[in-house]
Amino acid sequence: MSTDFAPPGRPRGTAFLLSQVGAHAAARFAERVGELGVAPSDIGLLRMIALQPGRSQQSLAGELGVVPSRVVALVDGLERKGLVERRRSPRDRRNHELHLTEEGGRVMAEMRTVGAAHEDDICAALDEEQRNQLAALLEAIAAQQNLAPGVHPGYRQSSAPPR
Amino acid sequence: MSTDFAPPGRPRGTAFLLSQVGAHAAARFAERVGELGVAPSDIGLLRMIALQPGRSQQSLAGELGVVPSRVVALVDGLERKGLVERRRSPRDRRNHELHLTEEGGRVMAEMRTVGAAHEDDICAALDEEQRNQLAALLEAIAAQQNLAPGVHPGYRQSSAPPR
DNA sequence: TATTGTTATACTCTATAACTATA
DNA sequence: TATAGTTATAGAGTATAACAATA
Repeated sequence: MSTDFAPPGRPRGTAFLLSQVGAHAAARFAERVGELGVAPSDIGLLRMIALQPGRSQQSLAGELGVVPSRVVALVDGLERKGLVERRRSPRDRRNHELHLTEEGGRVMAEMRTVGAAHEDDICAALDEEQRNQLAALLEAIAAQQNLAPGVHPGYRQSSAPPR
Repeated sequence: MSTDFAPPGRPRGTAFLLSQVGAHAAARFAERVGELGVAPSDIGLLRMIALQPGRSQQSLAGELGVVPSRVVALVDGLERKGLVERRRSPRDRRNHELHLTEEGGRVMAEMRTVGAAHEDDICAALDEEQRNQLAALLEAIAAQQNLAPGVHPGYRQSSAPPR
Protein backbone atom coordinates (compact mmCIF):
# COMPACT_ATOMS: atom_id res chain seq x y z
CA MET A 1 0.00 0.00 0.00
CA SER A 2 3.00 2.27 0.05
CA THR A 3 3.44 4.86 -2.61
CA ASP A 4 6.75 6.02 -3.92
CA PHE A 5 8.73 8.38 -1.77
CA ALA A 6 11.57 9.13 -4.17
CA PRO A 7 12.10 12.75 -5.06
CA PRO A 8 11.01 13.58 -8.60
CA GLY A 9 13.75 13.25 -11.19
CA ARG A 10 15.46 10.41 -9.35
CA PRO A 11 14.81 6.82 -10.33
CA ARG A 12 11.89 5.11 -8.65
CA GLY A 13 12.93 3.21 -5.58
CA THR A 14 13.54 -0.43 -6.26
CA ALA A 15 11.74 -1.37 -3.06
CA PHE A 16 8.68 0.55 -4.15
CA LEU A 17 8.74 -1.06 -7.57
CA LEU A 18 8.95 -4.46 -5.93
CA SER A 19 5.94 -3.74 -3.78
CA GLN A 20 4.00 -2.20 -6.66
CA VAL A 21 4.65 -4.94 -9.20
CA GLY A 22 4.27 -7.62 -6.54
CA ALA A 23 0.86 -6.31 -5.49
CA HIS A 24 -0.18 -6.16 -9.09
CA ALA A 25 0.90 -9.75 -9.69
CA ALA A 26 -1.01 -10.85 -6.59
CA ALA A 27 -4.16 -9.03 -7.68
CA ARG A 28 -4.07 -10.54 -11.16
CA PHE A 29 -3.51 -13.96 -9.67
CA ALA A 30 -6.50 -13.46 -7.39
CA GLU A 31 -8.65 -12.59 -10.39
CA ARG A 32 -7.58 -15.71 -12.21
CA VAL A 33 -8.05 -18.19 -9.40
CA GLY A 34 -11.28 -16.43 -8.44
CA GLU A 35 -12.71 -17.84 -11.64
CA LEU A 36 -12.01 -21.29 -10.24
CA GLY A 37 -14.00 -20.36 -7.16
CA VAL A 38 -11.09 -20.09 -4.76
CA ALA A 39 -9.05 -17.33 -3.16
CA PRO A 40 -5.25 -17.08 -3.25
CA SER A 41 -5.12 -17.95 0.44
CA ASP A 42 -6.99 -21.17 -0.36
CA ILE A 43 -4.35 -22.12 -2.90
CA GLY A 44 -1.56 -22.03 -0.37
CA LEU A 45 -3.42 -24.29 1.98
CA LEU A 46 -4.42 -26.71 -0.76
CA ARG A 47 -0.84 -26.93 -1.89
CA MET A 48 0.50 -27.62 1.59
CA ILE A 49 -2.12 -30.29 2.16
CA ALA A 50 -1.40 -31.85 -1.24
CA LEU A 51 2.30 -31.98 -0.43
CA GLN A 52 1.81 -33.56 2.99
CA PRO A 53 -1.59 -35.22 3.25
CA GLY A 54 -2.79 -35.79 6.78
CA ARG A 55 -1.25 -32.63 8.18
CA SER A 56 -2.82 -31.10 11.26
CA GLN A 57 -4.28 -27.63 11.38
CA GLN A 58 -1.77 -26.64 14.04
CA SER A 59 1.15 -27.50 11.80
CA LEU A 60 -0.32 -25.37 9.03
CA ALA A 61 -0.86 -22.47 11.42
CA GLY A 62 2.74 -22.75 12.54
CA GLU A 63 4.21 -22.85 9.06
CA LEU A 64 2.06 -20.01 7.75
CA GLY A 65 2.56 -17.89 10.84
CA VAL A 66 -1.12 -17.46 11.57
CA VAL A 67 -3.28 -18.12 14.58
CA PRO A 68 -5.01 -21.53 14.68
CA SER A 69 -8.49 -20.01 14.59
CA ARG A 70 -7.70 -18.60 11.20
CA VAL A 71 -6.88 -22.04 9.87
CA VAL A 72 -10.28 -23.14 11.12
CA ALA A 73 -11.94 -20.51 8.96
CA LEU A 74 -9.82 -21.31 5.92
CA VAL A 75 -10.40 -25.06 6.19
CA ASP A 76 -14.11 -24.44 6.80
CA GLY A 77 -14.25 -22.68 3.46
CA LEU A 78 -12.35 -25.40 1.63
CA GLU A 79 -14.52 -28.09 3.20
CA ARG A 80 -17.69 -26.24 2.24
CA LYS A 81 -16.44 -26.13 -1.33
CA GLY A 82 -15.73 -29.85 -1.20
CA LEU A 83 -11.99 -29.49 -1.79
CA VAL A 84 -10.68 -30.74 1.55
CA GLU A 85 -11.72 -33.33 4.12
CA ARG A 86 -11.15 -33.30 7.85
CA ARG A 87 -10.62 -36.78 9.32
CA ARG A 88 -10.31 -37.36 13.04
CA SER A 89 -6.95 -38.93 13.70
CA PRO A 90 -7.34 -42.42 15.16
CA ARG A 91 -4.09 -42.01 17.09
CA ASP A 92 -4.92 -38.72 18.77
CA ARG A 93 -8.58 -37.92 18.52
CA ARG A 94 -7.95 -34.23 19.14
CA ASN A 95 -6.32 -33.95 15.74
CA HIS A 96 -7.86 -33.41 12.36
CA GLU A 97 -5.93 -34.95 9.51
CA LEU A 98 -6.45 -32.88 6.39
CA HIS A 99 -6.79 -34.49 2.98
CA LEU A 100 -7.62 -33.26 -0.50
CA THR A 101 -10.79 -34.62 -2.02
CA GLU A 102 -10.86 -35.73 -5.64
CA GLU A 103 -12.31 -32.35 -6.53
CA GLY A 104 -9.52 -30.71 -4.55
CA GLY A 105 -7.00 -32.63 -6.63
CA ARG A 106 -8.69 -31.48 -9.81
CA VAL A 107 -8.52 -27.86 -8.69
CA MET A 108 -4.82 -28.24 -7.97
CA ALA A 109 -4.31 -29.64 -11.45
CA GLU A 110 -6.18 -26.73 -13.01
CA MET A 111 -4.07 -24.44 -10.89
CA ARG A 112 -1.00 -25.48 -12.81
CA THR A 113 -2.55 -24.24 -16.04
CA VAL A 114 -3.70 -21.05 -14.40
CA GLY A 115 -0.28 -20.55 -12.86
CA ALA A 116 1.50 -20.93 -16.17
CA ALA A 117 -0.84 -18.47 -17.86
CA HIS A 118 -0.34 -16.04 -15.01
CA GLU A 119 3.41 -16.36 -15.25
CA ASP A 120 3.31 -15.62 -18.98
CA ASP A 121 1.03 -12.65 -18.45
CA ILE A 122 3.15 -11.04 -15.75
CA CYS A 123 6.46 -11.63 -17.48
CA ALA A 124 5.23 -10.74 -20.96
CA ALA A 125 7.67 -7.84 -21.13
CA LEU A 126 10.72 -10.06 -20.59
CA ASP A 127 12.49 -12.64 -22.72
CA GLU A 128 13.62 -15.98 -21.37
CA GLU A 129 17.00 -14.76 -20.20
CA GLN A 130 15.55 -11.74 -18.47
CA ARG A 131 13.02 -13.91 -16.65
CA ASN A 132 15.79 -16.08 -15.31
CA GLN A 133 17.77 -13.01 -14.33
CA LEU A 134 14.77 -11.57 -12.50
CA ALA A 135 14.07 -14.85 -10.73
CA ALA A 136 17.69 -15.07 -9.60
CA LEU A 137 17.68 -11.53 -8.20
CA LEU A 138 14.41 -12.16 -6.38
CA GLU A 139 15.67 -15.44 -4.97
CA ALA A 140 18.71 -13.66 -3.63
CA ILE A 141 16.57 -11.08 -1.87
CA ALA A 142 14.18 -13.73 -0.55
CA ALA A 143 17.04 -15.74 0.91
CA GLN A 144 18.74 -12.75 2.49
CA GLN A 145 15.42 -11.59 3.97
CA ASN A 146 14.73 -15.03 5.39
CA LEU A 147 11.57 -15.67 3.43
CA ALA A 148 10.53 -19.31 3.63
CA PRO A 149 10.40 -20.73 0.09
CA GLY A 150 6.83 -21.03 -1.11
CA VAL A 151 5.28 -19.31 1.89
CA HIS A 152 3.60 -16.02 1.11
CA PRO A 153 3.98 -13.23 3.70
CA GLY A 154 0.35 -12.28 3.12
CA TYR A 155 -0.64 -14.93 5.63
CA ARG A 156 1.73 -13.76 8.26
CA GLN A 157 0.37 -12.32 11.42
CA SER A 158 1.48 -8.72 11.43
CA SER A 159 4.26 -8.38 13.95
CA ALA A 160 4.28 -4.61 13.72
CA PRO A 161 3.09 -2.69 16.77
CA PRO A 162 -0.41 -1.21 16.43
CA ARG A 163 -0.58 2.39 15.29
CA MET B 1 -1.61 -14.04 -0.65
CA SER B 2 -0.93 -16.66 -3.28
CA THR B 3 1.37 -19.53 -2.55
CA ASP B 4 3.56 -21.18 -5.09
CA PHE B 5 1.94 -23.53 -7.54
CA ALA B 6 5.07 -24.77 -9.27
CA PRO B 7 5.65 -28.51 -9.20
CA PRO B 8 8.48 -29.48 -6.86
CA GLY B 9 11.86 -29.71 -8.51
CA ARG B 10 11.09 -26.90 -10.96
CA PRO B 11 12.20 -23.37 -10.28
CA ARG B 12 9.83 -21.20 -8.28
CA GLY B 13 7.55 -19.22 -10.48
CA THR B 14 8.83 -15.73 -11.09
CA ALA B 15 5.34 -14.32 -10.62
CA PHE B 16 5.08 -15.94 -7.22
CA LEU B 17 8.49 -14.64 -6.21
CA LEU B 18 7.43 -11.17 -7.27
CA SER B 19 4.31 -11.36 -5.17
CA GLN B 20 6.16 -12.88 -2.22
CA VAL B 21 9.06 -10.47 -2.15
CA GLY B 22 6.78 -7.55 -2.93
CA ALA B 23 4.47 -8.34 -0.04
CA HIS B 24 7.47 -8.67 2.23
CA ALA B 25 8.81 -5.29 1.14
CA ALA B 26 5.40 -3.72 1.72
CA ALA B 27 5.13 -5.23 5.19
CA ARG B 28 8.57 -4.04 6.20
CA PHE B 29 7.78 -0.58 4.88
CA ALA B 30 4.56 -0.53 6.90
CA GLU B 31 6.54 -1.37 10.02
CA ARG B 32 8.96 1.44 9.42
CA VAL B 33 6.46 4.17 8.64
CA GLY B 34 4.26 2.90 11.46
CA GLU B 35 6.93 4.21 13.79
CA LEU B 36 6.25 7.66 12.36
CA GLY B 37 2.59 7.23 13.20
CA VAL B 38 1.31 6.79 9.67
CA ALA B 39 0.19 3.94 7.46
CA PRO B 40 1.55 3.23 3.98
CA SER B 41 -1.74 4.37 2.47
CA ASP B 42 -1.25 7.72 4.21
CA ILE B 43 2.12 8.16 2.57
CA GLY B 44 0.72 7.91 -0.91
CA LEU B 45 -1.85 10.55 -0.20
CA LEU B 46 0.64 12.87 1.47
CA ARG B 47 2.95 12.57 -1.47
CA MET B 48 0.25 13.35 -4.00
CA ILE B 49 -0.87 16.37 -2.00
CA ALA B 50 2.73 17.55 -1.61
CA LEU B 51 3.27 17.29 -5.34
CA GLN B 52 0.10 19.18 -6.23
CA PRO B 53 -1.12 21.24 -3.30
CA GLY B 54 -4.78 22.22 -3.49
CA ARG B 55 -5.91 19.02 -5.16
CA SER B 56 -9.50 17.95 -4.65
CA GLN B 57 -10.54 14.71 -3.06
CA GLN B 58 -12.25 13.64 -6.25
CA SER B 59 -9.06 13.96 -8.24
CA LEU B 60 -7.23 11.81 -5.69
CA ALA B 61 -9.98 9.21 -5.80
CA GLY B 62 -9.75 9.13 -9.57
CA GLU B 63 -5.99 8.76 -9.70
CA LEU B 64 -5.84 6.12 -6.99
CA GLY B 65 -8.77 4.20 -8.36
CA VAL B 66 -10.78 4.27 -5.17
CA VAL B 67 -14.25 5.43 -4.28
CA PRO B 68 -14.54 9.03 -3.01
CA SER B 69 -15.86 7.96 0.38
CA ARG B 70 -12.60 6.20 1.00
CA VAL B 71 -10.66 9.38 0.40
CA VAL B 72 -12.87 10.99 3.02
CA ALA B 73 -11.75 8.41 5.55
CA LEU B 74 -8.09 8.70 4.60
CA VAL B 75 -8.10 12.50 4.72
CA ASP B 76 -10.02 12.38 8.01
CA GLY B 77 -7.16 10.39 9.48
CA LEU B 78 -4.49 12.72 8.13
CA GLU B 79 -6.38 15.76 9.36
CA ARG B 80 -6.81 14.22 12.80
CA LYS B 81 -3.05 13.70 12.92
CA GLY B 82 -2.51 17.31 11.88
CA LEU B 83 -0.68 16.47 8.65
CA VAL B 84 -3.20 17.80 6.16
CA GLU B 85 -5.67 20.69 5.98
CA ARG B 86 -8.96 20.90 4.10
CA ARG B 87 -9.73 24.36 2.79
CA ARG B 88 -13.02 25.22 1.11
CA SER B 89 -12.26 26.39 -2.39
CA PRO B 90 -13.33 30.01 -2.89
CA ARG B 91 -14.02 29.31 -6.56
CA ASP B 92 -16.25 26.31 -6.11
CA ARG B 93 -17.43 25.94 -2.59
CA ARG B 94 -18.22 22.27 -3.05
CA ASN B 95 -14.51 21.52 -3.28
CA HIS B 96 -12.00 20.92 -0.56
CA GLU B 97 -8.51 22.01 -1.48
CA LEU B 98 -6.01 19.78 0.29
CA HIS B 99 -2.75 21.15 1.70
CA LEU B 100 0.05 19.75 3.79
CA THR B 101 0.54 21.35 7.18
CA GLU B 102 4.02 22.16 8.43
CA GLU B 103 3.95 18.93 10.38
CA GLY B 104 2.89 17.13 7.24
CA GLY B 105 5.91 18.55 5.45
CA ARG B 106 8.16 17.36 8.26
CA VAL B 107 6.76 13.86 8.02
CA MET B 108 7.39 13.85 4.28
CA ALA B 109 10.98 14.88 4.92
CA GLU B 110 11.45 12.10 7.45
CA MET B 111 9.94 9.76 4.94
CA ARG B 112 12.92 10.25 2.66
CA THR B 113 15.23 8.97 5.36
CA VAL B 114 12.95 6.07 6.12
CA GLY B 115 12.64 5.27 2.44
CA ALA B 116 16.37 5.18 1.92
CA ALA B 117 16.85 2.89 4.91
CA HIS B 118 14.09 0.66 3.64
CA GLU B 119 15.65 0.50 0.20
CA ASP B 120 19.00 -0.52 1.68
CA ASP B 121 17.37 -3.14 3.86
CA ILE B 122 15.37 -4.78 1.07
CA CYS B 123 18.22 -4.73 -1.45
CA ALA B 124 20.93 -5.75 1.00
CA ALA B 125 21.58 -8.94 -0.98
CA LEU B 126 22.39 -7.06 -4.19
CA ASP B 127 25.29 -4.91 -5.30
CA GLU B 128 24.81 -1.64 -7.10
CA GLU B 129 24.74 -3.13 -10.57
CA GLN B 130 22.26 -5.81 -9.58
CA ARG B 131 19.97 -3.21 -8.06
CA ASN B 132 19.92 -1.28 -11.31
CA GLN B 133 19.31 -4.48 -13.21
CA LEU B 134 16.40 -5.38 -10.95
CA ALA B 135 14.91 -1.92 -11.20
CA ALA B 136 15.12 -2.03 -14.99
CA LEU B 137 13.38 -5.41 -15.17
CA LEU B 138 10.64 -4.24 -12.83
CA GLU B 139 10.14 -1.01 -14.76
CA ALA B 140 9.73 -3.04 -17.93
CA ILE B 141 7.05 -5.19 -16.33
CA ALA B 142 5.31 -2.18 -14.80
CA ALA B 143 5.18 -0.41 -18.15
CA GLN B 144 3.91 -3.43 -20.05
CA GLN B 145 1.27 -4.07 -17.38
CA ASN B 146 0.10 -0.46 -17.52
CA LEU B 147 0.93 0.38 -13.93
CA ALA B 148 0.82 4.11 -13.34
CA PRO B 149 4.25 5.25 -12.07
CA GLY B 150 4.15 5.87 -8.36
CA VAL B 151 0.63 4.58 -7.83
CA HIS B 152 0.39 1.47 -5.72
CA PRO B 153 -2.22 -1.11 -6.76
CA GLY B 154 -3.03 -1.68 -3.09
CA TYR B 155 -5.39 1.25 -3.25
CA ARG B 156 -7.17 0.05 -6.30
CA GLN B 157 -10.76 -0.96 -6.03
CA SER B 158 -10.85 -4.66 -6.78
CA SER B 159 -12.25 -5.08 -10.27
CA ALA B 160 -12.51 -8.83 -9.93
CA PRO B 161 -16.03 -10.26 -9.80
CA PRO B 162 -17.15 -11.30 -6.32
CA ARG B 163 -16.71 -14.95 -5.45
C1' DT C 1 -29.92 18.35 -12.79
C1' DA C 2 -25.10 17.31 -11.97
C1' DT C 3 -21.17 17.31 -8.90
C1' DT C 4 -18.34 17.32 -4.36
C1' DG C 5 -18.07 15.64 -0.35
C1' DT C 6 -20.21 13.17 3.61
C1' DT C 7 -22.70 9.78 6.39
C1' DA C 8 -24.80 5.40 7.28
C1' DT C 9 -24.37 0.82 6.57
C1' DA C 10 -22.72 -3.69 5.59
C1' DC C 11 -19.38 -7.08 4.47
C1' DT C 12 -14.80 -9.29 4.65
C1' DC C 13 -10.63 -10.39 6.91
C1' DT C 14 -8.24 -11.41 10.85
C1' DA C 15 -6.83 -11.38 15.71
C1' DT C 16 -7.88 -12.35 20.87
C1' DA C 17 -9.85 -14.86 24.30
C1' DA C 18 -12.81 -18.15 26.21
C1' DC C 19 -14.39 -22.76 25.64
C1' DT C 20 -14.75 -28.20 24.51
C1' DA C 21 -12.80 -32.55 23.86
C1' DT C 22 -9.24 -35.20 24.31
C1' DA C 23 -4.70 -36.50 26.18
C1' DT D 1 -2.52 -29.75 33.39
C1' DA D 2 -1.54 -29.32 28.41
C1' DT D 3 -2.91 -29.54 23.56
C1' DA D 4 -6.01 -29.45 19.07
C1' DG D 5 -9.56 -27.39 17.50
C1' DT D 6 -13.63 -24.37 17.87
C1' DT D 7 -16.67 -20.45 18.86
C1' DA D 8 -17.72 -15.77 20.10
C1' DT D 9 -16.37 -11.34 19.63
C1' DA D 10 -14.22 -7.19 18.18
C1' DG D 11 -11.61 -4.16 15.19
C1' DA D 12 -9.73 -2.63 10.79
C1' DG D 13 -10.45 -1.77 6.03
C1' DT D 14 -13.28 -0.86 2.24
C1' DA D 15 -17.34 -0.82 -0.73
C1' DT D 16 -22.38 0.77 -1.80
C1' DA D 17 -26.00 3.81 -1.47
C1' DA D 18 -28.48 7.64 0.25
C1' DC D 19 -27.90 12.43 1.41
C1' DA D 20 -26.60 17.73 1.83
C1' DA D 21 -24.59 21.64 -0.07
C1' DT D 22 -23.37 23.94 -4.05
C1' DA D 23 -23.19 24.67 -8.92
